[in-house]
Amino acid sequence: MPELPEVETIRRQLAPRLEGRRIQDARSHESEKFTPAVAAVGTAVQGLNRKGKYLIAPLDDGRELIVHLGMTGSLAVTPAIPDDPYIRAWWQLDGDEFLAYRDIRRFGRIRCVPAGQYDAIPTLAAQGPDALSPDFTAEAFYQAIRKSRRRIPTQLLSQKPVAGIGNIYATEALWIAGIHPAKRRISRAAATKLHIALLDVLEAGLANGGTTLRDYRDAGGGEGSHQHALACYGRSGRPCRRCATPLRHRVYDARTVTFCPLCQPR
DNA sequence: CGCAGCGCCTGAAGGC
DNA sequence: TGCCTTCAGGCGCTGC
Repeated sequence: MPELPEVETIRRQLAPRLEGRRIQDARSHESEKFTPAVAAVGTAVQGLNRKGKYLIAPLDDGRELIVHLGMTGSLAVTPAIPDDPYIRAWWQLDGDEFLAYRDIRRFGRIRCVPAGQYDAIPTLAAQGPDALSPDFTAEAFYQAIRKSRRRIPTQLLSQKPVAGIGNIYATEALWIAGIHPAKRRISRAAATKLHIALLDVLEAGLANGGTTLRDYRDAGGGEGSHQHALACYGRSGRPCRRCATPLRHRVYDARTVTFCPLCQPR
C-alpha cells in the first residue's frame, strides 16, 4: 500500500525520466477511474511533484496529470507496453518508451485537471500539509487534531492534520509515541511526540525504499526493505520490542490497528 | 460541515 | 482438490 515513502521513492525515480517528455499516445482501462489518462496526449510533462500520496505532473498546456496509486498501484518506464493484464493505463513517450500504470485492485485513480483545480479530487483539495513540508509543524498538527473528535488513527488516515500517512506508518508512529489508538484527544506534549514519531518513521521508510508487504514495487520493479524494520504493524501476538508484552490488535473505524497494551496506555 | 457507513476491487490464505 | 469465506484498506460518495 503506497504511502508517502513509497510514493516519494517512485517520484524520485521517475521525475528525471519524465521531465520534458512529450506524450504521444495513451490508452486506459475503461473505468472512469483511469480514462482521464488519455486526456494528457499531445502535452509535454514538465516535472513530477507529490502532495501527500498524490503524484502530480504539470503539463505544458496548464493542466496537471494526477495519479493516486491506491492500494496496489505502481508506475514504471518501460521499452514496450508490458504484457500484463493489470496494466490499467499507459502513456507513450517520445523516444519510444512507455510509462505504464499497473494496479491489481483498481483502487487507484488518474485525473487530468487545470493546474491547482482540485474540486474533482476532494481528498487532495481538503488535505493538510504534506508530512515532509515545512508547514507540517508540531503546533499546526496539534491544532488540527484538536478540531476533530475522531480517533487519532482515523484522523491520521483522513489526510487532514497531515498528508501522506497510511495505516502502516500510522501504526508505527503511534507505537513509537506511546499513544493508544482508541484516543480521540491528546495533549500538546503527546502531539509533539507523535509529530516527531511520524517524521522518524517516514524518513526511515524512505531510507529503506518503502515497505513491500505484498504488492508494492518501486518504479524499477524493485521491492522496498522497510517491512523488515516494522516494530508494530503486522506483529499482533508477538512481543513488543520495548517491553516484551504481546502486541494486540483491534479494529477501529474499519481499520486494523496493532498496539502495545502496556506502552500505549488508554 | 463533520462524521459514519458503505462500495469499490482482487488475490492470498485458511477452513472444511 | 476445490469451493467458500474472510481479509487487506484508501478514498469517493451518500445521507444524517
